[in-house]
Amino acid sequence: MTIKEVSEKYGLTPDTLRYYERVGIIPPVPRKKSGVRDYDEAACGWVELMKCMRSAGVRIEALIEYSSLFQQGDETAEARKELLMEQRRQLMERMEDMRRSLDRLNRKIERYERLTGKAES
Amino acid sequence: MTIKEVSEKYGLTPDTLRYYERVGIIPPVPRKKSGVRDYDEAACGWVELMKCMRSAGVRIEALIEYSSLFQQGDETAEARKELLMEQRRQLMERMEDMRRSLDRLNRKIERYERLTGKAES
DNA sequence: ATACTCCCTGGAGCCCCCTCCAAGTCAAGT
DNA sequence: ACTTGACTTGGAGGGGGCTCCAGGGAGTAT
Repeated sequence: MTIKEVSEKYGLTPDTLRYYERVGIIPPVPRKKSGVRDYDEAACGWVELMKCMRSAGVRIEALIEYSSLFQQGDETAEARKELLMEQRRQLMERMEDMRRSLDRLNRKIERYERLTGKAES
Repeated sequence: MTIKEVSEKYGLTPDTLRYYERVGIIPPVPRKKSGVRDYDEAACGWVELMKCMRSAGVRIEALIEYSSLFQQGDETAEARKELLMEQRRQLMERMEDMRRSLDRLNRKIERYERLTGKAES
């Protein structure tokens, strides 16, 4: 697959895909003779994973480390697991913040609804 | 209350508090004769609200608009409600992304746990 | 009175994460 | 052979959200 096709498939721009590869959150993508990127399934898998993690707010830095550990082979499995657990912890923390905020928004909106109701009655 | 006390109470730096006021997500804070900020309860309420919203990822721009509508008086109530509802929508969307990401993290971590288990047995 | 500490403002700087661009290469179409 | 167009690289630029000065004012302690 070309970079364009992958970009359409996952909703990331070609620039972003090149950026992700450059910083190393996506391992080097296979190339054609000409040097043009030719994404295979593994590469697409990385793209999808990183899109997912980024959309949840996981830092590039953490993803670089994960990817780099992965490329160092099996003996880094434990370290990767630690990293993932730490990210999970942070993710849950952020979700808790959001839950609080959502509660608050809901209460505020409700108040506005009561006001509007009164104004109409 | 001084800016320092407020900053300690809510865990935001004085710089951030001044920044929030400057961009207008917090309405002008009362001042002493000398020009020094003297946060009253209303001002603290705004700080707390904005801290909550920002920690959930609500954009400064949206908060500026909310605060500005608020300062324009009662006739903007409907517009404020719309704005809050839009923010709630976005918040729920982000939470859904995070839920997906969390599922994925959990599955990945589980896999690592099975690996570790095998290695130990 | 002098030092200390906290505050003020305006503006520059910084970090993160892309996003855009210039200059060049390759493959296909006419 | 030449144009077209999608790809390449390295590097600069940009937006969001703070964060950090420099330069100056006020209130308190010695």
